[in-house]
Amino acid sequence: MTKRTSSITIRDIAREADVSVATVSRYLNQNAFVSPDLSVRIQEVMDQLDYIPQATARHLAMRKKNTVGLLVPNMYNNFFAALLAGIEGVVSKYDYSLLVATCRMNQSGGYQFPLGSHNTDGLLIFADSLSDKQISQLYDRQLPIVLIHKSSTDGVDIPTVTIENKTATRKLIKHLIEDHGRRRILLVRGSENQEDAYWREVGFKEALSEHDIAFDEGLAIRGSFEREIAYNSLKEFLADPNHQEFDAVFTGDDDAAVGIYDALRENGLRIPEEVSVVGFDDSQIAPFLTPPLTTVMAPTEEVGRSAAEQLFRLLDGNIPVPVTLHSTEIVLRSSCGCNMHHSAS
Amino acid sequence: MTKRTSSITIRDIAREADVSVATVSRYLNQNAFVSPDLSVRIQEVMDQLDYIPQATARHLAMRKKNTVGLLVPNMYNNFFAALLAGIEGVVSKYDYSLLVATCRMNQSGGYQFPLGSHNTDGLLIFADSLSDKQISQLYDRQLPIVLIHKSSTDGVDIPTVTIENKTATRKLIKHLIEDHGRRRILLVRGSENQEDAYWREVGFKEALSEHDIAFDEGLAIRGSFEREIAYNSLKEFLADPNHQEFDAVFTGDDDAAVGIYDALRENGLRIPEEVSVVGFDDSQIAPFLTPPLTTVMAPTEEVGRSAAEQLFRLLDGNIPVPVTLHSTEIVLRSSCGCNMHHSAS
DNA sequence: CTGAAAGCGCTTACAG
DNA sequence: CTGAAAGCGCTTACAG
Repeated sequence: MTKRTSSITIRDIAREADVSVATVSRYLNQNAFVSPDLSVRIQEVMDQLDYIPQATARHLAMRKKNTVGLLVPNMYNNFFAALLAGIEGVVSKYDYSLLVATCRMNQSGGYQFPLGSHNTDGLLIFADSLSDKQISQLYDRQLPIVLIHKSSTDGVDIPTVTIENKTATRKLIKHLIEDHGRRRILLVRGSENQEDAYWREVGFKEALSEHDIAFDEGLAIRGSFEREIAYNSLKEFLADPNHQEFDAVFTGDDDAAVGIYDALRENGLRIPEEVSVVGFDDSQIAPFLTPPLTTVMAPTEEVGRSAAEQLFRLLDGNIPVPVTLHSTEIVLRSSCGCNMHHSAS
Repeated sequence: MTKRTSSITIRDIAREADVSVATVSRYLNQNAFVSPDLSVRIQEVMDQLDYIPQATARHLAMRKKNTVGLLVPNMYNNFFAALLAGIEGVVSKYDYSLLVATCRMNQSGGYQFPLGSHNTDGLLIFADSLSDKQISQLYDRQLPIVLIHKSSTDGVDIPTVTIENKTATRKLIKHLIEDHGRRRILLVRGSENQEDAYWREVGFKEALSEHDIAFDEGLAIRGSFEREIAYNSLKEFLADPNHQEFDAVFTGDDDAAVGIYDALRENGLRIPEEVSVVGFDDSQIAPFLTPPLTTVMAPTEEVGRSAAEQLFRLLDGNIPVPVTLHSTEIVLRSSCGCNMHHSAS
């Protein structure tokens, strides 16, 4: 690799402007008074030589990188863009840089994370990018961290920002039961270890028990919040001649809903006449599905924003909010059985 | 801000292991032979002290940041996730870090880009994040750059990776003319300065002229590749009692198509019976629109990947490919009038 | 208000 | 193969 030589340094400026490097530095950072005439001279030389201070040197001298990192399991996720938009906004507001990287769990287990105290001042960790053990390691090393869509484990107290999964799901299922008379609702499970999945399932069960409906393991399949997986699970389920009958399905998330729609349709089950379907996320495609999907809206960009804000509290030495729980709301479209003659919007 | 003190440094390791810092450095980087016994001692001490080398110091010493940047106009764009996924993959393959930032054009005009030679070794610039002038400035300072979905201006030769817009659009329009007998096709324009928009319009016009259809300015409206804008433009167009009749619309991109669908529907125009509609991008929602949208598929992740690869060629001192043009292909669904009885997939 | 000098935590010729 | 020392390009006490 060719070494990039930015050639012109603070020393060049100092020499040409006939001042000390300290003065140039002070002028640059505006953190001490520099007399007007020197200021003018320095600025002129800087313009003339097209000087750009090297961030790296500055960071080393200040023992501070002015950079935060975002770790995600992958970049394909539907709401990744919104999350990043929220984060980037506040990061740039604080004049920090943003490093992003992916990191799947079960890695070698070594210390080599792409992001850490070696290259950032703090980290935003999304869902299950890292194992609890890996998170504790970073935490033990005093790296400021905030968790997104995941809560802190016992012992460590890392601020968390996430969304309300349980109550929203409960409302969604109650809606199915109370307003559409559904009682045999198929649960499409998310991955284990995934906290959103966990709480959605809890909310699901609470709604059932509120209506004295026993939860039936025979009415639960795997979906993993993925379209293909949900599709295959349901096809398999339906292929079993002894499968339980059902009149609704909670797909876990909108992505899975697409697979569920396909499987249902292929088996001649009409939505919502024979089977109501509801999802979670209110992703971009939800309103365009046929029928438009009833789901739960989560303020993803806002989640990104507040996660970043918490991280800056930490960096500023302020006490962060331990748990930020963003509220969600159900959005009724037609897949549950509501307003059947509306068009997509 | 609290200054983070990672406390333990290479000097601590050297002292404890009773070797010189040079040796620790060599062991760390594996760039010179270090005798087995010293290696063992060093490794032990490192494990014991939980040592992590500071990237910043390393970068300063090596005059190389091992970091590349991605500049985008905003993060909301539909295909941003795929682009980023492609880029991140190769960046991490080369053991580099990835900085992302947004940058709207008309900024103060000063030199203060969030990303530049001060904090990266090279830059990926997407579409119109920066003005040509700003790009030349970076180029003049020798910063390795590759442009995505935008080509280099005269004088500077910066590698570009983009997609085939013109031919695909021409095929799409030809399809409308030849297979569906459309001849009065409304053009929904993208923003000026936007290169994709430019070439799509060229392709559009070529297809018309191949069939001896004169391009009619009265049959062109503004869309800007945005749903709202396209919607409003078309509403306005239709509200004009003297507007030209049309039997098809090329929406410029899929996002705009959503607005066009709405406006058409509100005016009682049936798709595709009365008006064929075609888009560009093959975004996630395209197959779910009603009717499913005929459009053009672009390999966005691949674009990200190859842009990053070109940047690394530059960083490695290799000669880059001046222009990488990824091919696109039209995907026929029902909004043009094809296979009307298929379901979305 | 300004400067000389030490220091941030690494790497890398230069000797041996 | 290993070490002493200079240097990367900044910042910041410490004096004056």
